[in-house]
Amino acid sequence: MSAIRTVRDRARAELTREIKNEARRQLAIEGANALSLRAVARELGMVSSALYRYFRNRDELLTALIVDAYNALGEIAESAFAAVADTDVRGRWREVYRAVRAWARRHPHEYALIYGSPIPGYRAPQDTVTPASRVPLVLIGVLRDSWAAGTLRAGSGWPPPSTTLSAQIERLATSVAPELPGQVLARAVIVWTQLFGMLSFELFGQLVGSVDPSDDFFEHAIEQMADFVGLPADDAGDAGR
Amino acid sequence: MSAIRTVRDRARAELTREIKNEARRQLAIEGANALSLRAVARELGMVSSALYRYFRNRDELLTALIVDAYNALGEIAESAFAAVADTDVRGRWREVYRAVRAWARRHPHEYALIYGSPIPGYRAPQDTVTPASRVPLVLIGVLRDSWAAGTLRAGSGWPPPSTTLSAQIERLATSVAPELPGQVLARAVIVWTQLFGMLSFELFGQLVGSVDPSDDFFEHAIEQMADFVGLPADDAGDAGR
DNA sequence: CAATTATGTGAGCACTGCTCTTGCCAAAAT
DNA sequence: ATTTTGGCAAGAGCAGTGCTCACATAATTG
Repeated sequence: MSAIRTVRDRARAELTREIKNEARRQLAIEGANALSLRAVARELGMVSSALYRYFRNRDELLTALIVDAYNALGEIAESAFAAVADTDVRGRWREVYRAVRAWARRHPHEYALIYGSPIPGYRAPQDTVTPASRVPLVLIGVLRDSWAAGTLRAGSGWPPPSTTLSAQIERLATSVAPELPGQVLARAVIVWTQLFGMLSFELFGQLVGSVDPSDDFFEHAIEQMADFVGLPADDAGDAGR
Repeated sequence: MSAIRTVRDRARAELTREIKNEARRQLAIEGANALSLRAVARELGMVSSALYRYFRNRDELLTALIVDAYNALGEIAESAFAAVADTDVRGRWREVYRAVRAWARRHPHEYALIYGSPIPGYRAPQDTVTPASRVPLVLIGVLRDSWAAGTLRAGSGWPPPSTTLSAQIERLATSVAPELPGQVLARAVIVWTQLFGMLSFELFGQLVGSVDPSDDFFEHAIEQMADFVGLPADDAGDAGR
């Protein structure tokens, strides 16, 4: 799109990137709480006040990091999805789950930044909501594939959502997966919250008394949730190999 | 147990309580990040350094608040459990869920303190693990009731956990619910993570694009998870009325 | 070239967690 | 009853923070 025009713009873009990189480095070491604008500036060899030409305040820097983290995780999920044949629905489901967990474990502080407690009084300018939706969209993508292939065991016995929940789900469906039945989408939301609840528990140390290390529990949950949402077993299609 | 002996001990206990109360007040307003020892001291009419006689540092104060929060939430869950007749298994399940959510919504910053990102490098001295287990123990209590009554539809068709997960579940079972089958306990852990994942998403603003407000979604999830873990429907027993 | 605008500088404010010395006064020991 | 001990509050002080502002300097635009 807009090619970088002047020298200044070029320098500005580069410095902005370097600031974020250094901030990310500090974030990865000590966590968001210990991220200090002064330390970032120091490391970059500039005076702290200069940094305010690039980010109006600390929260704005953090918001930028949040958006980047959402996008990094979203990309991870999307490529995991793409790396499995679209005939192997359950395999895709599995690999997306595993990729998300792997990223979270590799970047615990960035994970905490986006799925932990919100930093200020209230978060989420519109900037964050689109990147944040990438992972759930991938999960729904798996469901759509399965639905299109006719392998999704959509629940005829499943209890229907209440009327207001149905309306919410309906609104969600039109923008995301119009063909999927409401019950399926409602279960998808449940599964989505389960995934990140499980990850947060693992990373935040809540599982220490019970299922820690949680590798096997995670694998178990993958299959249970795949069943729960109606995905076919491995043999359906040609998944096994 | 040990009655408070000297006048000093008495004063110390009281001041410790007052410090925690004031800290909790500030926590509730602005969140853990904004909790300042100096502000607490100021509000209590003492000099900031005096506060270090009672808590070695900020983290120790926060840990005390964490323990208190776990206990407050645990108590809430336990009394919700006790308030429903033990014949109405699903009713208990429901009310425990609702009570936990109500507390979380009423004390969002305390919730974030215990279920959000951990504050320092690593959290959780042993002090926190026992209070933290009170809510999951209540949920397991419901399952045990149902099992004892013979109404729990324990999954014969449910996939068995892997061997190492089985071992972990086994160890968990012996200390908590020896009679429950491993599959049930494994699902209980899934459900537990789902509950708090759902609450975190609601409180941290992750549901805004989809099912917000989430009252109906929460109610839906209650029933879905009750089914998932094998609880009987309302009519089993004499629940309806 | 001149005027404007974007960027870097350094001092400074108000705040934080935390430490240390000083003096006080209640509690235990003599 | 008097001395010693030890818990406690006070206040100064250190190093660090986010952020603002007046000022100088460089790049862009008219």
